[in-house]
Amino acid sequence: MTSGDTAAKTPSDPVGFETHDHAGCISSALAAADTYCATEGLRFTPVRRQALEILLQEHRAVGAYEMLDRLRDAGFGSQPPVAYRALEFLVANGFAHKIERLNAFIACAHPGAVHSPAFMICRMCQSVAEAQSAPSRGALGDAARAAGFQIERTVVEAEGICPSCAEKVEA
Amino acid sequence: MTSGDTAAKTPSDPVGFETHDHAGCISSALAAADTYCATEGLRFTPVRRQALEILLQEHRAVGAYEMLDRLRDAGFGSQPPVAYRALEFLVANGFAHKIERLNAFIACAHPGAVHSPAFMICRMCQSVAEAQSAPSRGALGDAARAAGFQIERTVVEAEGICPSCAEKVEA
DNA sequence: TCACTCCATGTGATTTTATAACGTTACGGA
DNA sequence: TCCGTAACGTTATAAAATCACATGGAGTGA
Repeated sequence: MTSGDTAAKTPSDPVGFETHDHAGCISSALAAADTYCATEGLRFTPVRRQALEILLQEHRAVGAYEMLDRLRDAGFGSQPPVAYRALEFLVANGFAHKIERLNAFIACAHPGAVHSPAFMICRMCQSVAEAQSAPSRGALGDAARAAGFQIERTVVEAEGICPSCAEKVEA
Repeated sequence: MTSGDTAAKTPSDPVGFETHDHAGCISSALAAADTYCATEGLRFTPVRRQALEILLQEHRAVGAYEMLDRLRDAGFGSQPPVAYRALEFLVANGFAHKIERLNAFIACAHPGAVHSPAFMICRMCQSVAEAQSAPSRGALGDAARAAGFQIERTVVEAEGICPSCAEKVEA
């Protein structure tokens, strides 16, 4: 039902720090999530689907309470657990990530693939790009092995200036 | 005044994931902070000093409100900004770090040295060890260069099981 | 078909974390 | 010594997250 809005958006928005066919990525990501949930026996309920669609549309980090507003507008419940539960499902199943530094959530850029995400957060425009990290390699992996620490999950977030904001600063 | 308490503690506590002379590290870290602040013209006021001493004594991640309790007990103000301001000072000047994943703060293990910290957080006992990261190297650095993103600061936190908890699990 | 169970949802209430705003104090330079 | 600024203390409020409990609907097995 909200896919009408999506089609109305410009086809190319800033994403990561580049541009792409946004409407297309939304619908394909939703379809992939449908398929994956069906395969895994997960219940991709209306709230969960709507929450993912919102994250995909925004294509930026969205706070839980902003998500709650959007869900309420879409006719769902209006109390915090509604948003937190939907987001928890999306994160647990790899459709979204939490950006700890921002206390906010973003759609996964590589759903399906098992990965350790890393993020680049622009402190001027708040845009967020997702990259891959390799926790077991590098200094952290060395330290963990040396200490006998078993890594299960990593949070890797870089804060700085994105290319387009860097241009503005120089201008 | 609280240094008496410090001396009363056992000299070897778990730290990082090892043991060391804890009372000694507290006093030397405080002395180093004194010196550094004097050199840099920073005001190492009583609340700030007390806050750092608390972090050093605990040698674990301490939440802002727990810090506030401790500061109040020590005779300082009792409202949240008291703790947040002291912690902000410590973080801004490299005496402490914020663990984003825990919304908590920990004394820096390598004060003075310019560094990009990385943390290993045990999800069973909550202990935290500090290591070094090298943001410009590795997958994240590559991605940043490729995207034209200028990294200013990084959050690197690994969650998992520390060696001593791993033993308990197997037992 | 019916009853049962499990999981998801909706809601009210509360807890935890963090910041805004403002007056007062006190340190340090001119 | 005076002045400007930074630090402090307090009240109040905002933002983020969780708890607890009742309701409801999708499957399962009898």
